[in-house]
Amino acid sequence: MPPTPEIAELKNQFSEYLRRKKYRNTQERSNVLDRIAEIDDHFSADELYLYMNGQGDKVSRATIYSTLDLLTQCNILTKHRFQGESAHFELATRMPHHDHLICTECGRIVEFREEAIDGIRDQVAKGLGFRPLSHSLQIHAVCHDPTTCEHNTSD
Amino acid sequence: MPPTPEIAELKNQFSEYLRRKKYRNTQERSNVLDRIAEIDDHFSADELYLYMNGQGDKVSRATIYSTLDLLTQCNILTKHRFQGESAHFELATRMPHHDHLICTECGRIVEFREEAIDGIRDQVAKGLGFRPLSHSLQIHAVCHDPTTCEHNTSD
DNA sequence: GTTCTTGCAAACCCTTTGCACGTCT
DNA sequence: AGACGTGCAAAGGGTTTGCAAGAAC
Repeated sequence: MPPTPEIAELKNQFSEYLRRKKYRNTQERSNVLDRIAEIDDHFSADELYLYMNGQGDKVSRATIYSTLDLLTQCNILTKHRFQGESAHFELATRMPHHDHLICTECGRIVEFREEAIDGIRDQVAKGLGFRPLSHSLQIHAVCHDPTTCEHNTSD
Repeated sequence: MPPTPEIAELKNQFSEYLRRKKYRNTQERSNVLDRIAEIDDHFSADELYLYMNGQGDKVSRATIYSTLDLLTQCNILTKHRFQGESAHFELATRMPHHDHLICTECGRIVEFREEAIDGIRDQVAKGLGFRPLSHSLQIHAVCHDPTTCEHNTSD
């Protein structure tokens, strides 16, 4: 994977957002975004906390949560909330947007990409007078094939 | 609105599910479904708890949570998780399935119905070897019109 | 210098759990 | 009778908050 050439752009976008909202451009906020750019995956607040403090960055959980919140608000991060799990984040630019199908019997999660959804999202948002940013779709379903679904014991 | 003629059908569906899974058909589980059928709206576990105990039903939070879980598993209820809020439920048959658009600036939530999504859901699920049950789509967007978005102070 | 942010720990909320008692089969 | 479900209160996990110290403006 490329060493994220867009990191500079993301940092601009973030600074710009902070300025616009009259929030301060602190070292901690900058560091958090830097470290996130190094992670090529979903992550939780606590995972980021442990990662940063393992790298020598000293950041508190309070700051992590607060900064993740800002980054989500300005659409640099996307926030996912699966089932009962803690919130997970990823760079909005990280990969083509994907959605999730969850088996209600065994909890298995399958990622998929379906471009048609983007069109519907944009059309719906505009129709309601909004500017679309992103979406999060979860499909709930059960396996057809009992052998691939660990909990399909009955039937 | 009709006095939910489907309640009998839902109760059958629930009993059937309990039998299939070898769970017991208890008075409490039956009561919970009865009271839910009276609510024509989204509700949280605690709202249901307060409602039932206000009506004279004596049900513990533990039972509420456990029964909501069962009802969601057998697809009588749909479970929503908006932003940082507590889980909300509604009868899956309550109304044509609707999804939600959330303004990332002010948090406003708009419900909408878009039939095309159902087709995509079914097609995706089948393509992956699953039997589709339901879906949950959230669109994140910002208001075009500053006057309708309480937090659109800048720009 | 003032205001906002940080860090820490405690508080918080929603949800789950352990255990004794009650209920379904 | 036996196994499972219920109720209570306490524990749990993730997230937020109050306050004092520190950094940005």
